[in-house]
Parts: sequence; structure tokens; C-alpha cells
Amino acid sequence: METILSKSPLFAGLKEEQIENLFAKIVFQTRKYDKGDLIASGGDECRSLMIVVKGSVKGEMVDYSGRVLKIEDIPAPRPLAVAFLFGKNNRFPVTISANESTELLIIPKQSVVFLMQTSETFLTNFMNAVSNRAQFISGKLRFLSFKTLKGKLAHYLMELDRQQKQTGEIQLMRTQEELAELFGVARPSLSRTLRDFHHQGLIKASGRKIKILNREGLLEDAFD
Amino acid sequence: METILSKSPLFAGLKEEQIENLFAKIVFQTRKYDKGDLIASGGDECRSLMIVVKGSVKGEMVDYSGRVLKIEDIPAPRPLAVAFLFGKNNRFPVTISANESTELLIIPKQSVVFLMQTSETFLTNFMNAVSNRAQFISGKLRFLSFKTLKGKLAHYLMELDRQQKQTGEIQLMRTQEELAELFGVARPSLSRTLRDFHHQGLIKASGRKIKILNREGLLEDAFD
DNA sequence: TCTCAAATGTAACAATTGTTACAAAACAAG
DNA sequence: CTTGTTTTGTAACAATTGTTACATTTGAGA
Repeated sequence: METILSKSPLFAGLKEEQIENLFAKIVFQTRKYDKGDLIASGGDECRSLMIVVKGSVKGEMVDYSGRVLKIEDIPAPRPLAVAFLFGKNNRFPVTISANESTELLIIPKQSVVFLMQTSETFLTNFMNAVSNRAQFISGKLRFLSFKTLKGKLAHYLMELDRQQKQTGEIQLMRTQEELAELFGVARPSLSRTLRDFHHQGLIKASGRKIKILNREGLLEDAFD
Repeated sequence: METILSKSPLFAGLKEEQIENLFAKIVFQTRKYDKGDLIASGGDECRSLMIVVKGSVKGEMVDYSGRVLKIEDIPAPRPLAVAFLFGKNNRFPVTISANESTELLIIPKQSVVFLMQTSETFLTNFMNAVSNRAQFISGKLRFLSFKTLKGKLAHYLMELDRQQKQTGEIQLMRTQEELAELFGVARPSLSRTLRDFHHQGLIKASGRKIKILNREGLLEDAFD
């Protein structure tokens, strides 16, 4: 357990022994979930910090009609709900469920406060984690603020390329189905837009390998 | 100055005298802006905490084609950029400009760290502020995740009603132009949707007074 | 290799939203 | 009250995206 935790962003910089000492002084529990199990519903009060110690979970926003916008996957050993433990509105913004057989470490808010007071490293880690969450969500927001599908797709492709060393050759890591869910659009719409880019000679798409042929043209076609 | 700051969420719980003492030990500056002045561009590095001490600023996301999604107004004495000072990606997610004649207090990151180490109150205030930011942005994200305009509008109206004591009588505080910007849609589209709701007898709209006549019907029509 | 399930391509049509342009109404200032 | 400006209502049409349905391709196992 401590081995996993020492790799978690919240406990980075602490030795396993130190982590062990800290945990000897606080209340916590672990809980197991099977694939598909509901962990928390959007709107639920958030009273504890949770850390994925095995498996992975996903967070999704669901609207009244049941439509889903996938926000992210959180694999071990990452924490979850860091940004919703403090502040005025302690509610999960997303519905969280298990992607697979998963184990969570659950630490009540009070114990988190204790950890922050006891370990300066934990405190700064926690502060950074909350900031990172805000930044991640901002990125999502920015992404959704692109109003056209072309815009989202162009931005996504170029962002992926930037992450994958700017070679212009992109390897998609998701199915179109998943991408469409991420973009909040229908799958055939995504497929169509991909094809349009291809037919305009802006990209070369074959299966999940995509090559950006014309960056400027892509931006130009997507925006304005 | 200290009088204003004592009302700021970051310095809440501190007496003016305490604030004065803290500021005697740190580096800071104030800067003035005229209406419309650019304060920071989206993507700029964020090295300092800023607090609006006079006037107000607005934050907007701008995409490549120049389309704008307004995120929020920040009036005095609120801080800005709290969630982007720490964490991995210290960049403004939004473009910030002055709504009117405005004065900002600018505190470099290092001094912020000093404040956190010196004043426990400031530390917890700061932590709460960052969490609140994450929660605010999540709310925005949730709002944008409603895919149809009907959905956004219905949600917005019912949320406003909740804030305004559930009377069913809503007083819009913004022009349709501003609302459309907030929703990320074209103004005539918003007007049309409002009229549709009206014609269906779900609401009664006269100018900026709106009466919700049929909550269930509203949700049903908006989210099928 | 063969088979089946999953993923992708595609088309026709519906629904929603954007664009543009102009008229009517509301509002503020003189 | 009058005038000029801002806001709102509205219509016609364009553009985008959703929906549904089916064909085709791909990929993992048997």
C-alpha cells in the first residue's frame, strides 16, 4: 500500500516509512468496486478524499436526459475529488464509476486536515493537486468553448501532435466512439468531419494513424 | 487599502492591523487600468496573484477565430488567478480585461508563499479560494455540457429561480446579448428559444420579467 | 484461416443553431 | 415629449450537427 501511495502525487517526496507513520495516526478505510459499480453520483456531498490504489475510475457529467459527457479516466495511484473537499460547494460535479475491478483508499476530510497540518510536503502536494485540477477543468472548458466540431477536432489533433513530439504523425489512442463522447458529439458527425479534413487534403487519415499535412489550412478551415 | 482587503475572501478573518503587518513584510505593487485595457491574455504565464481593489474585470475565452465565451466578471475585492499560481500549468486560461476604471493589487508568487507560511488564516483562505475556483469552473463546464440551447436555458432559468427564492418569478439581470454570450450561442437563437418556451405556455416572458408556469413541462421539453 | 464482434464509413434526412437584416420596442438624455 | 441609442422580436435562409440505418473493415480469438 505505501509503495503505491509513494507514487501518488499527494505523497510524492515522502518515503514509504514516513507515509506509514502518517497513516498510523489517521482514520481511513479501503473499499472495493467491481467494473461498472457506481462510486459517487454528481451532486453527492463529498466528505472524504479518495485515492485510486488499484484499477481505474471514470468521471462523467450526465444531464437530465441521460446524455453523457465523459470528463476523464483516473487510474491508480491518482487521487480523486481533491478540489471538492474544501470550498463552499462540497459536491461531486461528476458521476464516478469503476472502469474495472478497483480499490479506493478513503480518507475523511478531518484526517486530510490532519495530514496537511502534520506534513508540509503533503500540504504543498495537496495545494498543487487542487490547482492542477482547476487547470485541468479549465482546459476542458476551453475545449468545449470551441463551438464547431471542426474546431474541436483540429485543436485536438494539433494538441495530440504536440504531445507526440510534433512529428505530424499522430496515433489516436481512442476509438471514434470514445472521441465523440469526449467531444460531446455524435459518432457519425465526428467520422464525417474527419473525412472532410481528409478529402480537403488537410490530413491523411488511415485507421488510427493520422498525418497532419497542412497545419495552417487546418486552422483556417476550422476557425472562420 | 487594508479596509478593502479585509473584505476580500483571501484576507477574511484578519483584522486590518494584521493585514497591515503582513503587507509590511512583502513585495507588492498596484496598477491601474482604464476601461477595456487588456490585463492578461489567455496563455500568458501567471507569476503573481492579483486582487481587484477597485472596479471590475472580466474573463473570456477566445478561440482562434476570435469568438468569445464570457466566463465571468470579477468585481473588487475579489482575487484573480488564484488557481493558476501553483500546479503544473501556470498559464491564464482566459483573457482578462478591465470592465471599467480598475485598480489591481499585484503580489508575486514568492510573497504569496510567504503569506501562506506566515498566516494560517491566509493559508486556509487560499486553499478554499482555489477549491472554490475549481468548483466554479466545474459549474461552467456542467453548464456547457448541456448540449441543446433549450437545455441550457431551462437550466439557467430554474437555477435563477432557485437563487431568487423559488417564487417562479424571475428577474433577468442581463441583456439577451450578454446571456447569449454566456451560453455561447447567437443572440437571435436565444431569443427564438425564449419565444418557443413562451408559445408553448411553459413560461411567461415579458421583457426581463419571466414567470415559470410549468417546471416539469420545461424540463421535459428541454431534455426530451 | 475463419468467424464473430467491434469499429468505422457512409448516406439520407431531421433538427438545431447560425447569419443577416430589418422592424419594433424600450430606455436614457436632453 | 423628442431624439437617438440600445435592446428585443422576427423572418428567411444557410450551415452544422444529430439520427438512423446499413455496409464495410478491422482485429482478436477459436
